[in-house]
Formats: sequence, structure tokens, C-alpha cells
Amino acid sequence: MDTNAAPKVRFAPSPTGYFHVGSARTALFNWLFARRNHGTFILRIEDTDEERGREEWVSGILSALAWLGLECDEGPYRQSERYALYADALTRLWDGGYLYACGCSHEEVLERTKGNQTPGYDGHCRELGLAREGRALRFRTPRDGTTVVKDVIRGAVEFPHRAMEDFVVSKANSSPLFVLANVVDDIDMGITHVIRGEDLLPSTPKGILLWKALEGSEVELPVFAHLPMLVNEKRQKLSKRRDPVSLEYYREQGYLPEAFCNYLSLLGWNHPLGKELMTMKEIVQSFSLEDVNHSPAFFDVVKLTHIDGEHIRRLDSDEFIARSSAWLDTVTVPWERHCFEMDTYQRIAHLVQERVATFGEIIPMVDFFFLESPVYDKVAVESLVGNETTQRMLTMALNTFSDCSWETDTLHETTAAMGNEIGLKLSKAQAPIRVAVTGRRVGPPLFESMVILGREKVLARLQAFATLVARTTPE
RNA sequence: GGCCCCAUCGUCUAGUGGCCAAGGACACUACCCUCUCAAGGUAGAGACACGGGUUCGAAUCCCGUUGGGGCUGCCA
Repeated sequence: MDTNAAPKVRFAPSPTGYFHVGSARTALFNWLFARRNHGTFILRIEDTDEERGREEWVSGILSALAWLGLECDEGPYRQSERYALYADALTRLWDGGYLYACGCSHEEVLERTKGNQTPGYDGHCRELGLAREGRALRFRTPRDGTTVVKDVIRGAVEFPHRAMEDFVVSKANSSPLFVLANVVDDIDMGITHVIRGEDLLPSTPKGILLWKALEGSEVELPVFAHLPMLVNEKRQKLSKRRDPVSLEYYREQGYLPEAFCNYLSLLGWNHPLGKELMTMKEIVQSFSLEDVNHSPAFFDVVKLTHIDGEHIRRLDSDEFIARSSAWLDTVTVPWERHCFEMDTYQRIAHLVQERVATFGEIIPMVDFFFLESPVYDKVAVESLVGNETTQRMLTMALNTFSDCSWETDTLHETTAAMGNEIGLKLSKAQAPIRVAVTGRRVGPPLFESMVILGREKVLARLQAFATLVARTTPE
């Protein structure tokens, strides 16, 4: 193939479970490479295993890629619809003498190879000349020699054939297996760069053997790039079963897709100048496979969250309002939907935007605007009961706020004055008022919030809270 | 067990033989700012797995050891 031609890459997931962050990373790197080099990004669903694939997983892949913003140029192709291609390849391989039929059961193979130095199939049927029909087909791996995988990230990796078994390329029911379908499609689609997880590195020499058997030993192979694994805190490959890795989870938590991609791009790759906070455009412009590093990376939610916060703060105000309110509309919120007031949200949004790291953090920060009475934080309330100054502050606030001018500065000054009167700094003086009005010790700036909430509601909440605290205050 | 990959602060990483008494980011600690919380500012603690080579000189090259991981399916 012409290496000067526009590259073609594919993301080839198998629909066997929820879309997870490792897949997202692989998809992203393929997409970045394609965009950077003005190539083609193909989506290919590898669903040759009828027993495991499920339709909902396929739509999960599609919606995950859509959310991430990784639009594909071709596809989705589905291997389950391309069996004719694999059947043809199988026949060519059979006719060329590259395959043989195997009549051994899995149990038989295990039994025979139990004590061997090199487990895996022992070639028992290799010279038996069994008929093809109704049997699994194995590739006749050369006994001698070595297959070299030239990998942009890892250099030349050698696999001695003596350590490779005669692998199965098609099942007894004649359906193709991963290595076969994968290579046949890569050939058919003109894939120039194979970018995938490092867990596929050991199967690559098998693919190369097939590639050469199908296309001739002089064929120009695609460029391989095996990305370092994403691992959990125990440094194990991320697993759908034991790790919280569903992409949907992060979507529901209110992470920004562009922030998620930004973080993912930093796992195994880095900007030549060390820049960390980047737009998709910046990442595309500076991405290079040669800059991908070798070692596994831990998926760190803490740093992801920080990056997300940075992206949120960089959103312009209108976009923050539009996107966050749309998100709030899709998740469970503590207030009744009809109580959400867009104009109130618009007024408070800028104060929230600079305080949250994810959209999910917005909810406890604004809920008191849309609830009849605030959700009182138990610890916050307990810290105030039995405290004489709490009562005094509330009483003074009730009096003062009932007829002072209803502006941020005024509320600020009068609260400070009240505190001053009983020897409290503003930080202490505002505490009971904050809890009374918002239910919490932390939140957006209090006086702005009070102005937006309105005098009437504030006074009602102060009154209610004074009663609550009085009732629970020991005499 | 066999084959393969990997090895710099807790984490993500910069570093491709001298510019490194190892730089940045997240997290952490202290202080500043401050109506709470964030954000921001300043300071701080924190790493080249080990052992041999090669070299005038090694985090950087080679070998070994150790450690971790992946693969080893008629899954992908």
C-alpha cells in the first residue's frame, strides 16, 4: 500500500458489554490520527460471536461515539453481514494448503497438553488430512522462523513460531474467528494503520501470518501501533466486571465530552510542549503516534474531574447555561421539574460555573432555589443548635432584612454590622443565615443568592429556621 | 509454566549521553486572598526499582535481576 496516501484506520469494538473507557481511548486515538492526517476513520463492529453480541451493545457503541464527538467517515460495518468475505478467504487459505481440519475437542487438547512446556494446541491433527466439513480449521503455523511485528510505539517485536500454536481460524460451525475476520476486513477495507490496545499485540503475528498467506509474503503490511493499557489502581487491565468503567457513568455524572477526551488524550500521549488543557482542535493539531509512550496508565477520576472543571470554567456563560440546564433536564433532581425557573438559573449560573468541576455538582448548589424549603444538612444544623449567637443572629437578621434595601451590598454590610454587634466576624456571622436560607454550609455566594431568591422567601426561611433551632436547642 | 510488553514523585508525565543537585500537572501540606465553598496567588514535601557494564560523562545505551502487566479459547 502507498504510505503517502491518506491513512485509513478503524475502530473495531466487539459488542459484548457496556462501552468502557478503554474502548473510548482506543477510538479517540484512532480518530485523532485520522483527523490529524486527513485520513478516514472507519467503525467496524466485530460481532462474529453470535452468542455474546447483543443489539443494545451496538447502539451503546454508537451513542458513546456520538457523545464523545468522534464521528466516523465510514460504517458502521458489521462483520455479521460480511460472512461471504470470510468464507471466500477461508476457501482460498484451504486451497493454498495453509489450513487443516481439526477434530479435537477442547477437553482432548487440554488433556494432551497438560504437562507440556508450551501449552496450546499440539498439532495433533496437522497431518491427518481430515475433511473440512463440520470441523474447526486451524492455521498451519510454520515450525521454524520468526514473525516480526513492526510497531511504531514499541519497535520491532519478535515472535518465534515455535512458541505459537496452530490457531483456530474458523469454528466447526464454519463461522470465522476474530483473527481471520479482523485481517480479512483490514485487507478488504484498505486499512493502513492498525491502532489498538496492547492486549492485541500477542495475536498480531497470527494476523501477519494470515495476511501473508492471503496476499503473498511480499505484501506491505499496515503500520501497527499498540497503545499502552489503561489500568486500575491495582495496575490491572481495566475490566468491565470489576472496575467502574462504563462511559455512560461519566456521562450521567455530568462530565463534558470534550473534557473527557482531553483527559483520555493525556493517558499515554502528551502535547510536545507539555500543554495539558486543550480543545479537541488543539489535540488534533498536535497529535502524533510517535509521541505515544510505552507504559500502562492509571485512569484517575480525580484528575479527570479537575480537567472537567477547567473546561467548565472556560465555557462562555451562555453555553454553560444552555448545556448545564439541558443536562439537568436528563437526570434525577431533587426538585419538581416544573419548579425549575430558567430565569433564576440564568442569574445564578455564573456563580455556579466557577465553583463546580462537573455538572453533577450543580444540583446541591442550586437546589434551594427550586425547593419549597431547603434540604437541611444535618451536620450543619447540629453545629448551630445550642448556640446562643445563632438565635441572636437570626433574630437580628429577621428584623434588619425585613426593611433594608434588597441589594447584595446592603445585605453584605448589614450582616457584617450585625456580626460586629455581637463580636463575630462576617464568616461566622453569615453561617446561620446561610444554613437557614440554603440548608447548607457551602454554596454560591450568600448575598447574591438572597437577592435572587427574594426578600419574602428569605424571611420565611429565616423564621422557619429560627423556630427549628429554638425547638431543638436545650434550655 | 511458555511467549510478549512495561519500569522517573502517590497519580499522569517531561527527559532520546553532558543544559537534570530531574521539570510540569493532579492530589497533598502551609500561608495569602476571602461571606461559605471553589477559583486564584505564594511556599513546601515528594521519583530515576536493583546490580553490573559501555563512556571522560547515564534517568537516558547494553546485559542481568526484581517487580508489575498482557496473551496463552471452536472470546475479541
